[in-house]
Amino acid sequence: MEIRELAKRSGVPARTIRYYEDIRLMPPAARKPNGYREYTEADVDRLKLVAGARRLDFSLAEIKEILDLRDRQIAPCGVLLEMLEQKALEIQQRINELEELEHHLRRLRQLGLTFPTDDIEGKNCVCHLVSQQERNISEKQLKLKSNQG
Amino acid sequence: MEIRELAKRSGVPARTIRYYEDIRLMPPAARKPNGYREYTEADVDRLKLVAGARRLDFSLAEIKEILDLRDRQIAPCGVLLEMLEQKALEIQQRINELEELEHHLRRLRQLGLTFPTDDIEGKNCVCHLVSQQERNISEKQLKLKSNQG
DNA sequence: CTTGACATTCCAGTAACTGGAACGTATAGA
DNA sequence: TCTATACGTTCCAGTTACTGGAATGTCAAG
Repeated sequence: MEIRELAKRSGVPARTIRYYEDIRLMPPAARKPNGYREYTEADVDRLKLVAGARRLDFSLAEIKEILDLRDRQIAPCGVLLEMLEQKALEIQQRINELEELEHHLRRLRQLGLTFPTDDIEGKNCVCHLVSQQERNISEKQLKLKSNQG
Repeated sequence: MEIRELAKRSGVPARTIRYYEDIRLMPPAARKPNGYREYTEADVDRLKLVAGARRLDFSLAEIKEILDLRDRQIAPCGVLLEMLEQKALEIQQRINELEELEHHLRRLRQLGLTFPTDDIEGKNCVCHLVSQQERNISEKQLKLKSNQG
């Protein structure tokens, strides 16, 4: 099949499939005489696994790990199970961080509402509140960033 | 003061301060005779606002909006209050998505545990579960991505 | 006079694509 | 036969918010 059909069957844009080939997540596709890429059922299987894992927020690096096992004829199921657990924990952690952030945002807004809104860099406006935030929250933000795909 | 002191007082690495200058978030710094950057209290104020807003997960583009108002002598407090609310809503939305994702991960793992872990691409392993995930979750993932700084 | 800690600039890389240009190919209709 | 269109190909560049590293200059102390 050509790239468009693979795209349709996997839900991955043709564009992205080529990109996956560039970064060796997908093997170099066979070519038809006209130069078009040609795919097999095995490619569909592989790409569906990639797409499924992406939906679960796995990075391409993590997915590559799984595929590398498979490519060496080692069943990746055990590793994948561990990764599912690990990822669930990470997500949970991230949720906690975001909840704190949300509370922080709402607290700041509530407080800010009690100030005038025309104070250009006096100490009496919400801008000043934002400027004066403690740095302890920023460490969490650092972790937060590292969790953002 | 030199860049190191500004860094210390704002909590922003010197490296990043230069980057902020590159992208015009900070104005071009005055220079000492030796070519070193020289900063004032106004720079401290400005950078603290930037750092505070970053901790609240505002993008540099959003922060630029605020600063542009300030630079035109318009008090940005009103706009900032709206942004705080908007951002809180976004974070809430994102939390919901992540919660669904977490449930999904745990469900898949539970189910996967009931399968053998040595099935290399049969239909009887967790890999297959991952591959077969429905696409309805992926639309949420798309939104999710757009929310990731 | 050297060592160390600063400062400067510029280039490149990160993650996972996406946009766009410039061009070749296949097919259907006028 | 021409042409429109919908595919396919490649390559370069941009996104976000930095960070790493190299090459080089400056300053104060021992």
